[in-house]
Amino acid sequence: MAIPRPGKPVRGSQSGAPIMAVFDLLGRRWAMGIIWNLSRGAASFRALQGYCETISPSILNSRLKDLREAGLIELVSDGYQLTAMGEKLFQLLKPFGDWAIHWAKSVSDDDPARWDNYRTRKD
Amino acid sequence: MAIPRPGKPVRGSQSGAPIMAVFDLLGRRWAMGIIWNLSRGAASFRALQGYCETISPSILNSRLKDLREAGLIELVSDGYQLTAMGEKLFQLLKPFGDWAIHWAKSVSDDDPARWDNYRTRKD
DNA sequence: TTCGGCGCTACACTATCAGTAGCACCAGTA
DNA sequence: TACTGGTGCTACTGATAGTGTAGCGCCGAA
Repeated sequence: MAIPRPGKPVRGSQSGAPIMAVFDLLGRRWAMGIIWNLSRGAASFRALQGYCETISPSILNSRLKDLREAGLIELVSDGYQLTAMGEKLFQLLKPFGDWAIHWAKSVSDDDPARWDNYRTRKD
Repeated sequence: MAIPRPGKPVRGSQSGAPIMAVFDLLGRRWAMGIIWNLSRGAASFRALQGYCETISPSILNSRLKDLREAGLIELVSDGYQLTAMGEKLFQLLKPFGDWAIHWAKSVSDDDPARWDNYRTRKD
């Protein structure tokens, strides 16, 4: 348990605090975006690729594996969907939607060019 | 605005949706952990290094820069602290603490070894 | 039996992060 | 005046994670 497994890259919470483990899991690229998109209901691999626009299939696959192993999503007949635990997580994620809008406005009011840091292509 | 700046790696939300921009920002390693730790009050650079245990100073510095540019933290006399916007974000992050405990329990009840994915050293 | 869409993999390239050393700066102190 | 120890931060190397693209094997429809 305390020993890094050979052949597996060491990437995990090291403090042992669950919250840090969660931040590590959700801090992987696209992880929160996938959960967000699955909240509309089950989605196929290709559909998720469409929602996440620029995600590469290899990373999508690896992220889906992470989230499945974490018990947040599951494979069903019509693709992937949130588990009960994943659904609860989404409920926590939901308020970020409104906050994001206020935040985006505050950033672009303050210095429109800085918004480039977060959207660098399209629009 | 739509053009990737030369010399700067392209990493940003590409859909233009604020929520995806937020997920991109918070999806960078240690970003949420830093905000979480700053919720106890202002902290110095070295203190944050201590809280985040294994973070390297170069990444800490770069993450602090990201968060400062995003208006979530600010530099004050006794180190870094959350801005009003950052404090609001923390309020959204807070419930994750309880959820994380339930989640950690469900993962380790189900298959204790799998918990290794999230904590690979120490404990 | 071809065709197209699907989930997914392989691989080369690039970006991000870890780990470590150490610099410039400042306060205390002797 | 130097000296010492602590601080914020930078510079580098090498490792890991993510991108972009091509394409495999499978399956259902025509």
